[in-house]
Amino acid sequence: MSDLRTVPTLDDVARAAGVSTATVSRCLNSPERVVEQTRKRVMAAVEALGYTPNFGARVMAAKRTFTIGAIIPTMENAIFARGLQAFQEELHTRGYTLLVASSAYQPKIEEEQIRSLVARGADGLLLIGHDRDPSVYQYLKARSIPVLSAWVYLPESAQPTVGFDNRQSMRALAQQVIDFGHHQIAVISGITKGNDRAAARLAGLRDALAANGLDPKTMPVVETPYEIENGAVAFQTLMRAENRPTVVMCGNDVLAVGALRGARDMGLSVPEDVSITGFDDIELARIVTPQITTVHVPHREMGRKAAIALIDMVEKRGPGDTIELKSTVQLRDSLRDLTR
Amino acid sequence: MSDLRTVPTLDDVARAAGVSTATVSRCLNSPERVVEQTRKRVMAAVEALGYTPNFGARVMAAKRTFTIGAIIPTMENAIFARGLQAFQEELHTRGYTLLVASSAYQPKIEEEQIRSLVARGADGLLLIGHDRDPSVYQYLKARSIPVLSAWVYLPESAQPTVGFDNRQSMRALAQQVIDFGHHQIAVISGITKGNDRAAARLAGLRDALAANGLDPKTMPVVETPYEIENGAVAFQTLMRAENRPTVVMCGNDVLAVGALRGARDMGLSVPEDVSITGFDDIELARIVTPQITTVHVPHREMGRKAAIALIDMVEKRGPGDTIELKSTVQLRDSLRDLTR
DNA sequence: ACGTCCAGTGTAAGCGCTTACATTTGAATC
DNA sequence: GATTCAAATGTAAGCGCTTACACTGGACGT
Repeated sequence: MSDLRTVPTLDDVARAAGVSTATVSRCLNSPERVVEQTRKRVMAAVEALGYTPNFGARVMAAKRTFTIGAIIPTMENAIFARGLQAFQEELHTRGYTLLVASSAYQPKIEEEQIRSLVARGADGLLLIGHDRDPSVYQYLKARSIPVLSAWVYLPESAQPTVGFDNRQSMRALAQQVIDFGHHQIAVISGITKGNDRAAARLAGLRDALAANGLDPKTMPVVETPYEIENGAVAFQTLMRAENRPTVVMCGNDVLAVGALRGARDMGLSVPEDVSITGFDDIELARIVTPQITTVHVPHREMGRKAAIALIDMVEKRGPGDTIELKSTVQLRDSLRDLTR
Repeated sequence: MSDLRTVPTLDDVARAAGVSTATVSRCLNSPERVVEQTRKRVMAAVEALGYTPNFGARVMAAKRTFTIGAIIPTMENAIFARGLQAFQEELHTRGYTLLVASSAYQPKIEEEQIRSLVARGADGLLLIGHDRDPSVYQYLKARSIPVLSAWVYLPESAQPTVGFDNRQSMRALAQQVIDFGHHQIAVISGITKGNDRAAARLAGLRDALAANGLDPKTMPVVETPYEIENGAVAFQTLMRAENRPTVVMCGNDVLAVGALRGARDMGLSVPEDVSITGFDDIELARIVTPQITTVHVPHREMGRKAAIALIDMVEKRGPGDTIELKSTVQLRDSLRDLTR
C-alpha cells in the first residue's frame, strides 16, 4: 500500500541507466556532450520510466524556461485571436511555449497577470498597447524581463513596439470617408481610458476632421466597451439625435458589427440610409452583410514579427527592435460614396 | 557594478522584517497562523522590497500550484471562447489560475501540451471531448492529476464529463428539420476522426434519418475542418450535385456561416432557395443575415460547472461529478418550414 | 510555586533539477 | 611503456520555497 506508483525523477532515471544525474541531465539538455552509447542507454531508461522533467525544479536550477507570456485584453472576441495564433506558431517553431492570460481590459488584472507570468518564469512578455503604470515597467526591468508592446507603433517609447500607427490609420480611413462626401460623422469608440489604441484612433479621427475644415468638437462620440451588443445600443443612441449622421465610424469591427445590427433592428439599410465603418479587419467584417469597410491590419505578420523580436530580446539581451507595419484602408459595401 | 539590483527572495524579506523564512511563508500562505503585529511587519517588508514568490520554488516545495490547465482545440474561432471565459472566471473567484493551450485539433500536439501543463504543475486538467489514446489517461493517472472532459456528456466514461449529449442534440435538430418537410438533407461535418463531438453529431443526424424512414446512406456528407472558408467550399460542392438538397446541416456554426457565404457567392438566397443549420449557437449565428437555426448550448454554464467539478476533484480527491447540460433547438430564419 | 498547555515562532530538511568543478578514462604522442 | 590532454562522466552545491518538528514563554489550573 505504501509504495503507490510515484512520479519518476532524474534520480530514478540515473539509477535505471547506471549513470549519474548529471549525465541524464546532459542527455536531455545538451545531448552532444554525451557519448552515443551512454545516451542511448539513458534515453531507453527515460522511455521505460515515462519520465518527464519537473518544470519547477528546472526553472529554479536553470533560470530559463523557454516560456513567453502574453496578456491580451480579451479572449471573447476575435480581435487578438489571429495575431496571437501567429505569435504562438512562431514561438513554437523556435522552441518556446506560450502562456496566455487575459485582463478583461482592466489594468489591475493585467498587473496581477504580469506578476503571475513572471513568477512562473516567463522569459519574456508580450503586452498589448503601451499605456500602463510606470511601476509595471520598473518591476519588469528590475527582473530584467524583456517586454514587447504590440498592436501599437511608438518609435519614441522606451520599450520596443511592433505594430501600426493607430492614429494615422484611422485618420486615413476618415479621410476616405470625407472624400466620399460625408460631413456628418458620428463615432462609436472603445473606452479610451487606459486604452491607448482606442484613444489614438479617436485622435486620428479628429485629425482628419480638423484637416478638412470640419469641427471635431461637434462630432458626436459614444464610448463603450468592445462588445457587439454595445455597438448596437450606441448606434441607436446616435441615430436618435436630431441631426442624423450620414456615417457612423466605429473603433473596431466588433462595434461596427453591433452598429450594423442596430441598423437592422431600426429598419435602416446600410449603406443606403447610413454608412458604417470598422477597424481591424477581422473575419467578422467580411461575414456580415453588407461587408464592412474597415482598416486592414496585418495581424498574422504582426504576431510573427513580435515573436521574432521578443525572442531576440530574450536571447541576445539586446534592446529589441521597433517594427512598423502598414495598415491599409479596406473599402467594402458598408460605406457609401455620396459624391456619385 | 557587481551588485546589480536583484530579485528579492523570501530570505531577504525575512531579514528585512527580522523574522524567520518560515514566518514569512506563513504570512503569505496561512496568515491566521501569525499574530497581527508580526504579520504587519512582514507585509510591510514584502511591500517595500516588491517581493513576488518564485513560482517554481513554490511548486517544488508545496506540490500545489492552484493552477488549472485547459487545452482547447483552437483559439481562432469563438467556439470555445465563451465557455472558457466562464471557466476561467469561476476558477479565479476560487483562487485558481488558468493556463490555456491549444492543440489545433491534433492529438500529437495535445499530448505535448498535456505534458507541458503537467510539468508546469497544473493541479488539474480540462480537456475537450473524451476520445484520446488510453496512454494519456494512464499518464495522468500515474501522476494522480484529475482530468475533466467537457463539451461532452458520457455517463459511462471512466473520467467525469461535463457537457451535453452531442448525438441526441443533433438528432433533435434534425428531427425538427424533417418535421419541416425537408427530405433532401446534405451535411457539412467537422473532421470526425479524433473528434468525438463531430462524430456524435453526425451519428445523431443519421439516427434521425433512420427514425423517419429515410436512408442515412444516401445522405451526402462532406467532412472538413472547422473554418468559414471550408464551409463555403463544401457548400458549393454539395449544391453542385445532381439532386440538390433542400437543407444543408452543418457540424457547427462556423461551417454554417461559411455555407451561408457560399450561398451568397452562388447567388442563392437562404432560406428561400436552401436552408442552412448550425450547431453551438455562438454569437456569430445571430450576427449573420439570415440568423442561423442552430443548437443552443449553455456555454457559460458548462464552463462554470466544469470549473466547480474540477476544483472538487482537485481538493477532495474524489472521483468527480458527471454533469449533463441540456441543449435546445434554436429556430431562426435560416431554416425554412416547407410544410406551409 | 510549579506543571501543563498552546499559540507563536524558529530550525532545518528536503523538493528535482542544473552546472561548476573534480575525477576518471583512454587515445595520441613521445 | 610513460606521459599528456581532451573528452566523458561524476560529485555536490545550490536554486527559493514549504512544512514537520522543536522550541519559547505566557496563561491557566492546581
